[in-house]
Amino acid sequence: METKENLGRLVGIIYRHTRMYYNHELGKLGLGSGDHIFILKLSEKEGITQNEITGRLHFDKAHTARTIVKLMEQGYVIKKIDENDKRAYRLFLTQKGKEIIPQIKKIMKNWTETLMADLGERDRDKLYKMLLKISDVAVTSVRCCSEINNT
Amino acid sequence: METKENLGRLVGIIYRHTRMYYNHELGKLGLGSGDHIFILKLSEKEGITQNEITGRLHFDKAHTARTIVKLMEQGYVIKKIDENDKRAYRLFLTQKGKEIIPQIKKIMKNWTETLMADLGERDRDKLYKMLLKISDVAVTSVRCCSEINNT
DNA sequence: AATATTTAGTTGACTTGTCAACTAAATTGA
DNA sequence: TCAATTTAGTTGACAAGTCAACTAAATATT
Repeated sequence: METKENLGRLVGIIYRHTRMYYNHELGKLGLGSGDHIFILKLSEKEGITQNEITGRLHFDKAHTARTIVKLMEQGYVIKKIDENDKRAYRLFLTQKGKEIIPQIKKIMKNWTETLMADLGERDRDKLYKMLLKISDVAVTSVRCCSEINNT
Repeated sequence: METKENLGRLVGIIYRHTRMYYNHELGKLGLGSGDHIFILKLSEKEGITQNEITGRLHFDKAHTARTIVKLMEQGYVIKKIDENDKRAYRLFLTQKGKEIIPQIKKIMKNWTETLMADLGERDRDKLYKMLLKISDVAVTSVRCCSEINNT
């Protein structure tokens, strides 16, 4: 019945509570609820540009700019001008940045484990795949004009 | 591999793009991306209090307060003091509020259909049930002290 | 080479949402 | 019955995030 109307509502609830959790846990490291993703992405690909990280994480570039400033002020990240393209910055983790990765991973794992505690291995996998597909659709649907089908 | 670490990231992407979509579509009605849920809940249960709607939608009460003010200013909602408990307000949809429900439902359905276009009936159901379970865990985990298991 | 367009990043204004501190009414308990 | 506690709602301050307008460098066009 309601089944079809409510995906957004459930996603909203999960999102907001996830944010609360991360705020609480990452706050101990001086980080906000959205910052860990940047650090993690940076650890996967050192020297990535702001533009590229923006694209990969599907944020707005303004948000990336501000987050990076914050992470620099806190000593987690440094920026180097790309000598081949002087508009761009290459981003790197500092030592301090590298050191908190295990803690970040632990926090993330903890939360994911909590959320999926009731689900079997097979279901988790299924869920992940479905969400991946859906997030993909979400991104492309919004990007491509947001004229989605005015039935 | 990454599978286990990333639920929050995917939910974030879906959430944010859902918000963009709703902003775009509901904007035409003068509503913001989170307002429709309140109107919908009000239509399900006229005379609900702010407190109750806060609990059911899993928002912070401050957010509810401000959203209701906004919806009143726009003429979608009215408040009446509960004569039996003069701290509380009973909330009602105005005629104008009732009239936009079909449009709201259409927008919601449209988005959900878009997101789940690739999924079969069985998968949709499965997904919905899993998200319901997870949102439940999220709510209770955060509420209950946010001490979740410091392994 | 000079101009026009595109791209990377920044900044200001705004929305959504939470938290903490508050007011006033209601309920509990002595 | 009067004080203490709880409950419903409001308000201020802040974090996360988007959008639109901007700057400056790079690329494409003439």
